[in-house]
Amino acid sequence: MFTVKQLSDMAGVTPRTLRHYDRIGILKPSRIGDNGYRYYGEESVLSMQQILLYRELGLPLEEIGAIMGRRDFDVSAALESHKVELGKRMRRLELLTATVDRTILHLKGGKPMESKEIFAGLSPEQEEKFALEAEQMYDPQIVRESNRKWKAYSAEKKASILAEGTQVYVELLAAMPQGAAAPAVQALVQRWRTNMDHFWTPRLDQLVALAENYCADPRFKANFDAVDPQLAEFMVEAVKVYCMRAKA
Amino acid sequence: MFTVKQLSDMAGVTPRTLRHYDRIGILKPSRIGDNGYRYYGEESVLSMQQILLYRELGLPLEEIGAIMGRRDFDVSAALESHKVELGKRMRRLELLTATVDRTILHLKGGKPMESKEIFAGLSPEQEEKFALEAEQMYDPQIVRESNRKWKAYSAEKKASILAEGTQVYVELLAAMPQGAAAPAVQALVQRWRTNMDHFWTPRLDQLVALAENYCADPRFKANFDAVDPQLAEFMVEAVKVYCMRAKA
DNA sequence: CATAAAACATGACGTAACGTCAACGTCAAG
DNA sequence: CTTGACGTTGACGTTACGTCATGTTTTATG
Repeated sequence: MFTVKQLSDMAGVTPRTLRHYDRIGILKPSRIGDNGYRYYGEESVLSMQQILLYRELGLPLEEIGAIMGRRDFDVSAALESHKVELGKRMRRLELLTATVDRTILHLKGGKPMESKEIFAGLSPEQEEKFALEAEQMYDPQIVRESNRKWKAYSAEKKASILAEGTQVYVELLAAMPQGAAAPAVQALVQRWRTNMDHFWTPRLDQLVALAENYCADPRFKANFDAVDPQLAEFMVEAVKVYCMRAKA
Repeated sequence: MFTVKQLSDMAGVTPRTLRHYDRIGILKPSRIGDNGYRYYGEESVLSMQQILLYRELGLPLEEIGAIMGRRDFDVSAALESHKVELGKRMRRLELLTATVDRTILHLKGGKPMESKEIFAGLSPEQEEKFALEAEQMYDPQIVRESNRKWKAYSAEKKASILAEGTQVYVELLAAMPQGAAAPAVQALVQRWRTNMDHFWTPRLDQLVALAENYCADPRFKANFDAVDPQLAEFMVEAVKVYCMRAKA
């Protein structure tokens, strides 16, 4: 059992913050002593970590309470989704750093910048555009489901799925000169989609969002970049074409 | 000259925000029309960028005003310091991601975590200890060299190298129950090292550091995690054993 | 060219997530 | 047995805007 001071020191917040979280009901003490003192158990420590992670990602406390209050709330699944969100954050900061670099060059008499470019990484941008789709995609439930599915495969099966993945990327690279609409490229997209089925089957409209996320998330983008730096962008183009045709 | 709407759209803020910044004096319009309208020039765009960068880094508007109000304020110098601060931010997020990973393992019945560890990256601590090692590892010269080497390979060669990589990881997973010192595992480390030669040939003492970095860098760790969440840690163990034996 | 929609203006009040007293009870240590 | 650190509950203050309300000016359209 921890006292207010102990937990607040651990988490790097003030006692006032804990009182606030108690008041609004997102972190109730495990026990309240006869003297009125708040006492927190080990499970409160994990809850506090969750709260601070959500807060770090910009969620208002009220929503945090709503999410964590649901009885089907799964800590492990939430942590997985945090990883994804943290990845997004990091690549936003990478974009921002690039913008700062460009501005420095611009001021040193370098090439001109468009007014819009100056705020790349600062303004919410088009990330809000598919924020909803992304949210659905990184829904803890879906993440958990795909993890479950993936873990059920044997080592050999995992190897063949991953190998098929890199195989597709490399063949895609070879087919790049033909353009995104070429039959060979579209066939590769089809192979990619089939391979994706091994851990999640997205709806057609989610497929583009999935590709865009793959190319934005630094963890996945590294795999594309390993093959070729322009591959990620090309991939998104090809998937867009694929979806447009499939819809018709 | 930009109107309120134009500048606010550019910067990704609301007109209200610009009015607020005018009121508190941190961003005055370049000119005010006879109709009372605010008009902003190009220099306002750069000032706005500065304000948003400082805001992103958590400075209160009042301090931002104080800093930018000083007549010896240098935009280029400020941008340089922003880059440093953004770097710190990103390292903090990496630490946070590592904390999330550790918590996931902890919950999956893995090894225990100290209460303090749970908040690593969340509480405003300042541990930049291992930042140095990482910087050495990512020596620009080495990175550039390995990039050059890698790009020289044909598409087929790239594919076979990547396939061999995932193959080793999956076989490593299968061999995990035998322990890090088992002959089968050590043979796999040998295969891994041979495959690594394709883009960089580290000295024996650098090999451990390379493995550790692979397991820390979120971009590479994702590949390990895809196979199994505990694989990364096992890999480091195995490489350590390999190096110790090779030295003797 | 009228008129409607969009954009501009100035108050003025609302809010989220605490910070910061004030006034008072509790507890471990010297 | 006092002292000082820690605990409690109000209650008001702060930051950085959001959100009307109300009225004017500019721009687009039938």
